[in-house]
Amino acid sequence: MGIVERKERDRVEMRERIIDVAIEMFVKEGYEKTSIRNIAEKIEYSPATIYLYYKDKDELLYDVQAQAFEKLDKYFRVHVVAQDPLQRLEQIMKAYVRFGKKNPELYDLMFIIRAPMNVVEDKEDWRNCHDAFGTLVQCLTECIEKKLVRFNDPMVAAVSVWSMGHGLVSLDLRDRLKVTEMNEAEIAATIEKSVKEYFNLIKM
Amino acid sequence: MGIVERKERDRVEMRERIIDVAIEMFVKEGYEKTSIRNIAEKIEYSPATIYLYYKDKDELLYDVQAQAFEKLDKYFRVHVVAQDPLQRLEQIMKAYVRFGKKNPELYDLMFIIRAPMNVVEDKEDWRNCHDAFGTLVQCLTECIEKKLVRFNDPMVAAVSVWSMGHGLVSLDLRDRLKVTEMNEAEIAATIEKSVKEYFNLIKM
DNA sequence: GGAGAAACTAAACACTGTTCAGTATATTTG
DNA sequence: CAAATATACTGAACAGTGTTTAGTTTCTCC
Repeated sequence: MGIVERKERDRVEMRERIIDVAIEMFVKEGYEKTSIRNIAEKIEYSPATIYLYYKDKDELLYDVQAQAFEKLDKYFRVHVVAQDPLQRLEQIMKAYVRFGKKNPELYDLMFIIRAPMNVVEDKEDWRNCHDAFGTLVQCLTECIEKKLVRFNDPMVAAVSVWSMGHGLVSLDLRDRLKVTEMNEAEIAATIEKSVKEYFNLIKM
Repeated sequence: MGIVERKERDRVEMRERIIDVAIEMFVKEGYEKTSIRNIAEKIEYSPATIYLYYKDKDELLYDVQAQAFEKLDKYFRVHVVAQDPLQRLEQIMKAYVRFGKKNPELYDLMFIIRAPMNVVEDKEDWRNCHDAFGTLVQCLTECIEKKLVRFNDPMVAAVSVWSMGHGLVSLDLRDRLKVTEMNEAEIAATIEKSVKEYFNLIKM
């Protein structure tokens, strides 16, 4: 008798329905502006029902984050293909910045929003982020071994590269680069130039 | 008769009392967790009274931001003193990162929180930020003129330097560097190293 | 002292995340 | 098949949020 199995399937299905609507609304309106009530309305259930499948809004965020990291991962798999580690590093940086520009609300969830500490740290959800960072460290380790970059320590190098990318994306996303009195197009151009310049700086 | 003058003084005084409590609570608890009701309670007035002096919570944030930028400015005036533009640049970067580490909640208000677009952009409040960025551009212009750095365009240089600093501070503040599996002390050390390494990269 | 202006507030509105008691449905047991 | 139990779901409430409005109190001026 597959009743318990079917119930388990139903449960997973319901969680999927909830998370699909959640990601849709988070992307469209942002995390803060999306309420449990709005999500409940869209899936045509009472708000209380959401709490039978997700402990709280933070847990929802965690699951959405996981999917967002998967999306970034896919984006990397498409755009980071070079054999040469130096070329690969350049592709990583460019892909990262473009992902942020293309998916501002997802980027927000992943890297800007206060990490929901209700859910135990070290959860599966952060596996993706951990993997992505690991890939960066590995790429830079190779670059350092082959003396292709002006770095000694892969960890310092990885944190530096990530910080440069994140700094550019997040200052832009939060409209802080507007103080430069550049228009949108100029800002976008300056960001691209900054990535290229940084790359020129770090390569031997 | 100085009645209207006294009333004006009272008004300014009240605004100060409000903003003083606001900044205190924003720093202690953060912007989101500080409610108008909490502020009202602390100054022993009704919540509605706040709205006679400030249009909304965003306007409060704007005034607090202004004070935060002044604080950063003071921090710069103490720690950025070198004559040599290259040395000055290094002092700017180090001061910026340390300010962020020392004043996480203020840094949050200034550079991470979504800019309150209710209040007209280009307000006085952003003057400070604009000035700080201008100083950075000027410093880098000097460095480029004297061929002390490996940059051509002061604007690209300024955005790059700022992005590196902001990237390091904001990834740390939002606990994203924890995926590196470093402990707090190691993270702090890596950030300092990253600043130094970046400085080594950009100088001729 | 009384009219008018200014300062202040209680209460309400429309939201939010979350919990809980109670109802409806589905499954298992006698 | 009917009764008992387990599961799924929801209405209503709790405690909070930013903000508005109508009404009261206090102050200023003639």
